[in-house]
Amino acid sequence: MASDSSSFLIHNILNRGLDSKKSNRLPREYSEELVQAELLGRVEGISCPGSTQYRSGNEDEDRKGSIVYGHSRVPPCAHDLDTSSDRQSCGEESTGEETLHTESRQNLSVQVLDLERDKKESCAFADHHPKASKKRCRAAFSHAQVCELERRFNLQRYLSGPERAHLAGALKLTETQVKIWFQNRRYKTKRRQMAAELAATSASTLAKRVAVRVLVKDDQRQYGAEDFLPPHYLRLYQSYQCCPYMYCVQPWISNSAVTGNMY
DNA sequence: TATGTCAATGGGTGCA
DNA sequence: TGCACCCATTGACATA
Repeated sequence: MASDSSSFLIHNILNRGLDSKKSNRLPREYSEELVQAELLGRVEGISCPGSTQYRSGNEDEDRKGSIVYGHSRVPPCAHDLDTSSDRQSCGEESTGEETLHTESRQNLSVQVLDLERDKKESCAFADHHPKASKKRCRAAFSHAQVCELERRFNLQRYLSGPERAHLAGALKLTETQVKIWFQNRRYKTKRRQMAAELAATSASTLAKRVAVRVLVKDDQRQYGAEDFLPPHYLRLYQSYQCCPYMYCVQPWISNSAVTGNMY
């Protein structure tokens, strides 16, 4: 069931979204040459003052190989310490284009060396501390890696196998990590979209209620919003007057979901 | 210390 | 049967 981009059959159109789930059958938005050139040009141009903190290598390949990295965080090198500001500067909600740094390949080389070293240290630690292997590891991708992943995600939400492999190689990640990152990213985007829609729906519903309550009183305003909102809404309403519909949003929704940064 | 973020995990599903 | 997907959840980590 190949998804032919030139097909105009309704069946194919309807299945296009479905086919997109199978990355190997994706219509190729990029040729391999383009991907190669793009990655060489961009990834190597990315600098990352705060590089990867550590890498777990905890994925399918490692599981198959019975390698478990069950240690706590590997002490970062000096320039690895500052990661928060880097992540913000990149901004997962950004397009990625404007946030790509133009620094050197040397930084990336250093970063890659750090990655390799950390991975080796992780392996060594796990080998010598079997008891610690039960502890779950969570890798923290570097600023450069996240930026490139974000940039790529903005271009295409699904990667084919070769594309994933190539991106993983360029970013010094495993294919599984790239796959999971895109998976989590799609889910996150969907959650935020749903939350935004819910917020918009709630806001419109509330607006209707407000109109009815205010207008029935003989051309004179008898109630303010505070007068008829339930107490628990009132507290939230007062807290969110800058963005009035936010108090209807579930707590896991971040502000960026409502401010239009939907990715 | 509570809370948010996010990579990773696991269950369920569809497809070839 | 294997793979990739979606989805909910977990657990490590950062931050207020």
